[in-house]
Amino acid sequence: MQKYSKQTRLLLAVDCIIFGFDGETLKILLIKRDFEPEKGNWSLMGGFVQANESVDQAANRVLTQLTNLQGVYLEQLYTFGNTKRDPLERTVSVSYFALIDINKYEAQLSKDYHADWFPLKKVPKLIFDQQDMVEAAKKRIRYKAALHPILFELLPEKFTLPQLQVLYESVFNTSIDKRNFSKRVLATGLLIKLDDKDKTGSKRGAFYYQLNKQNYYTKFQSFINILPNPDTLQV
Amino acid sequence: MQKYSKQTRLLLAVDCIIFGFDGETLKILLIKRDFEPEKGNWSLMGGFVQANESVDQAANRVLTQLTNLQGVYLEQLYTFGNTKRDPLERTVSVSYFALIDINKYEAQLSKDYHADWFPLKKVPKLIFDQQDMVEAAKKRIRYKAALHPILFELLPEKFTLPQLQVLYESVFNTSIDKRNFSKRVLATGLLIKLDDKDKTGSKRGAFYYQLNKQNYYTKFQSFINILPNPDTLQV
DNA sequence: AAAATAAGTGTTAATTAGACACTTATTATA
DNA sequence: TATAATAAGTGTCTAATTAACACTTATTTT
Repeated sequence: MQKYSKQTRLLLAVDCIIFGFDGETLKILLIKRDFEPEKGNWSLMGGFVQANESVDQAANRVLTQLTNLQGVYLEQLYTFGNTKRDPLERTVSVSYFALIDINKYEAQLSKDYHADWFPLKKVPKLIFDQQDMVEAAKKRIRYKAALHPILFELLPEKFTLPQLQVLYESVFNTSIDKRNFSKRVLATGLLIKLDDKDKTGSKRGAFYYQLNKQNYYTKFQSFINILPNPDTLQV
Repeated sequence: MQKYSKQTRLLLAVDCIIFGFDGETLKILLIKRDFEPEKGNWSLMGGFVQANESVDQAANRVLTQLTNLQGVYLEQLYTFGNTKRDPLERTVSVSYFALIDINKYEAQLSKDYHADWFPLKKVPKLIFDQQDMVEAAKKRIRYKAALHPILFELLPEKFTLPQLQVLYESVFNTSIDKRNFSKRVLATGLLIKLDDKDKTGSKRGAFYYQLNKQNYYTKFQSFINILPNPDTLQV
């Protein structure tokens, strides 16, 4: 089967940076690695690309393995290819980031995989060059969210404006005027106001909204400005 | 040397989409492939990642091989990993795009490599999934140039505002008011006006400018708006 | 009934962006 | 040597957008 003779074959892996939002902070899902090297240390969920699957399929497989979720937002991030990144054997890794609704993630899975959620500011030491992968993912999510409405992927079907605002404030580590925020968000035409309210956060309750899926998909690739001063952002 | 037993090893390639600007249109550099399969057909410059080099190094090696240029703007684009993309043997390819000053490219090299420049609208049929790579590169260059000053990488050290404007107009396939364009460009603080003029384009001559390298590097990651109506752009 | 709490909403000022046309420097030509 | 031709260079006004800012309302708890 080796038709290009004399060329080096090497291991190809995928690693997933899985983001979730618990209503307060942005977190990533890590597992305790269960094989050598670095067995027992915190790691991204990953795996080797198999002969019969595409790289995208490998990433999806690995993501579904850990989360049991289908149809999740998953985007290729960057390919890390230093020769020494895995000390055991040359392995190139294609990193992906995923945005999931943390409520759909079943806690039981964390027990099976010895997984846990970590706030971005409290990510433990990771194996190999995975710290770099997480940094790249943090940068990418901020960059992309400044221009496109990806953060909705982190929220449940129904969400309130205050929840959305906390999400943006948390991702961009800033505070936003709620009057301007609601004006900007509603001006996108991406939201549909529902009749019921979320009463968990306040006495008065906040109206639920849901995504206008049609507008969401058609406008997804355009530049959408929800953030104030996106130009001052170092991305 | 195979420490992760039972895992599939596969071929990893790099492919470069090399952009150049001849003063009129944006072009890419293609070569005639000199080995099977698809020998003799138009192809991106590429090569296999070797055991002792990183993926980035492989991309740089391949780029330098064809252009004999060092220190060129080279950015990882996307990793293409479908199982059947190379019919001969499973090969995953990490694509990169490069922006070079077309004047620094020596025509002699084109003879050695049977290479040629093609305007983006006249790119011939390419091997494998390289058409997709070129499409992705076109999208990326427009996306990035709408937000960051990468297009200067395509120009010589000294260039005029009319030249710069033609470049922007060509990349974005639009026409821009020259008064507004010069205001926007000069407002970035990226340019230094020189004392001499380019007289080739007109009787009066146009002043040369050069990049303020310091500002260029510090502001490179911020959002910089040179384009009018970037929000209406489908990127 | 009153107090407490977070949700919800509008206006004004400042800034930015977009539309628009004439003058100038220089060379070529009559 | 005067004139015509050509592309470079420049400024203003209007419209649109963005940013700053504070009070009222719905509801629950006490």
